Amino acid sequence: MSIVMVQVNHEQHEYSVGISVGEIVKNVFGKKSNIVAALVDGKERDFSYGIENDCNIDPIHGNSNNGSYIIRHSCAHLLAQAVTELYPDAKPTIGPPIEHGFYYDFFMEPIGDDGLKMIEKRMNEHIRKNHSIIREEIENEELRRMFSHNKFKIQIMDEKIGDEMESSIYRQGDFVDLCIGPHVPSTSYLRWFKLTSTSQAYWKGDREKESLVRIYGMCYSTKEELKQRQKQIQEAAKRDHKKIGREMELYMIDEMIGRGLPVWLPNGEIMKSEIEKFALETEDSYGYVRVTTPVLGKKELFEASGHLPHYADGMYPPMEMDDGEYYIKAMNCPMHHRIYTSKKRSYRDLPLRIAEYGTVYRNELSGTLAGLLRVRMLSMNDAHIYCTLNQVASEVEANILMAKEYYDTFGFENYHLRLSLWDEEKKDKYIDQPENWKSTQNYLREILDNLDMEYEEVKGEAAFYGPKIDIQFKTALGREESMATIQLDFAAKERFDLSFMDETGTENGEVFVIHRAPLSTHERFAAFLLENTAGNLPTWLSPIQVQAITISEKHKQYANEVKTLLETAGVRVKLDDSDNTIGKKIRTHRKMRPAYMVIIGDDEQKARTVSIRARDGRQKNDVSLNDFIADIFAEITNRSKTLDII
RNA sequence: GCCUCAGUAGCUCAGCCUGGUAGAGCAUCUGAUUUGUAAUCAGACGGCCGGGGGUUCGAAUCCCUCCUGGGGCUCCA
Repeated sequence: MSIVMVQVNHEQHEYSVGISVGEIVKNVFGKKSNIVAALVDGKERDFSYGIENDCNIDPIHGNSNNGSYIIRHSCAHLLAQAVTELYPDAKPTIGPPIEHGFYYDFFMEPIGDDGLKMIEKRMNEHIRKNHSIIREEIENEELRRMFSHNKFKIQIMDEKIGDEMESSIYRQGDFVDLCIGPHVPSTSYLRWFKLTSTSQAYWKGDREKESLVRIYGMCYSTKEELKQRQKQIQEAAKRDHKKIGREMELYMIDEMIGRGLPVWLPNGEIMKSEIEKFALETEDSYGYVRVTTPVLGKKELFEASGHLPHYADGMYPPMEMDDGEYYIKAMNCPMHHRIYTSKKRSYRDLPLRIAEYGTVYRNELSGTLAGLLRVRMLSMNDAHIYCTLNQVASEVEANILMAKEYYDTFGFENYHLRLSLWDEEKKDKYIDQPENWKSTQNYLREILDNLDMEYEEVKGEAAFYGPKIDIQFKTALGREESMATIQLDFAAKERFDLSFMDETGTENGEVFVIHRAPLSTHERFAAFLLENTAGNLPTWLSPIQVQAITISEKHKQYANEVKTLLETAGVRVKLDDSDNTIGKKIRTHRKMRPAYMVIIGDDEQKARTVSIRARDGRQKNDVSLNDFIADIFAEITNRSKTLDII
């Protein structure tokens, strides 16, 4: 009998030829190892894979990245098994693993919640039966015969396999799916799953093609991971900016005003203008100038900018006026370009940094609107930098630095850089100048490399006029969102005839434009800030910085004096001198999340002090009024991240 | 826009399955109370049960439709 030498965990083992990966894993790691598959000489293999030669085996654990994807992929198959049994006409299409779970798209009639429950029940039955998941290699013709009733699978074969090659299927019970694998050995590995939702998707993501039913689920290798994820979802719900926004009276969305059109209420306006003030100061120090441009502009403007050919879907339909067609702006850049060309520019003017705090309007599909996260009116901390190619690197660097300064002040840490590239396949989405795309992309890549910062590259995420560097954040639910963007525009110079007089006295047309918005839009930024802080804003951002509370009506006069003194120092303060009990007042005002409550009673009145209660419950009594005012004033002007005057 | 779930008092929700004509707590207002760190007591006010249509003797409840909100429509054997 022949022998193979297999290295597992840096140890050599001898086995007879043909032994399966599963047997080796059981032999080395025991039965309860939470191992779901293995890397055999670097390739992912099922437990059933037979070892014919000497090799290296690395186990894949169910809670590792690869392992959880294998489990989720298998769970998607299990879902398809249940669905095809319960709905015999349903045609499975694709079912990949995703972060936290999986989905599977079926060509079938839509199902509701009851259907989802039924499917989940059926999946659990199959888990209890513990079907083996068996891989089979099938030659092409046979494969096509097996799936002849499912045109989607046939199309997948056409695209991925062709006519020649054979491929693999996976079988569990009576269910068979076309799949390259690998998968877990049997259905009992899939115990910790939960179906979460259904939605509609299009075949190949194309609206013109068949509408499919997408079923989402989550799946983990252990009960603990599943529970933890469910807890995370619960926690995120508590931090929902829509709930916090309502409690703190920050903004509202009114049916009659319109969907996706948030209205900033007095408290929200305070927060928003504090952010603006901060940005204004920061940009001043970085050499920006400020302008205001109109909300409307003529059709010719947006044709020149390329918005109408490339971005018409995102804009509102034109308005017919007596002197032509006008559009509501979706971006500020074309107007800023016209400011640039309004006079002859010298090389001494560059870089010219034009900033604007204004609103732009984008026509998002009604179904995508969500609280402040996706809106139709966006308040932007927008700016455009006009510079030469030589200046691009330092301007981009300065912007990354500026963004870091902002996030530092707000206490955000969970972000990374993304280099967003064009997709040469999608000609209508991007300006068709391949040479410019390639050179500017390389240019940005070089800048990032020189900065020595980690980044990922993603294709198809560029703006229509150029590549960009995005700063990506993770939400409480673990989803990624763009916060900041720094875009390099190589198209504007031609479209708007941008030029300057250079050192040699010749007209130079090589003007690059950097579009940048480090604080996203106010709407998205506020949503993120509220989620991140659970509404517990630092003092300088708190709409109510101090909530004063009297103990009895005897203290009204002194309390009013405290209030006036705080107001004089520029502190936002409210006083509750109603005849409710103090416990009641504290409970009531907590909802508004003031940074501090100050309690005013006999002792305080006598000694001209206050008792301070921070939002987190920490407390300090008998603080002299003057000290308190000085301390909170400092905390506000320093834009302190934490409440630390106690 | 499409799929799905939901909409009852300012807020949070019960009632709906099985049709008989609307409820609670909080908030608000009025009294009483004058309080020392997460709900003092009592009373009052408050609803076209999202809009419209249908079925029925009778609809918050069943059916249709529209509106609004949540989730999804990026992850490709």
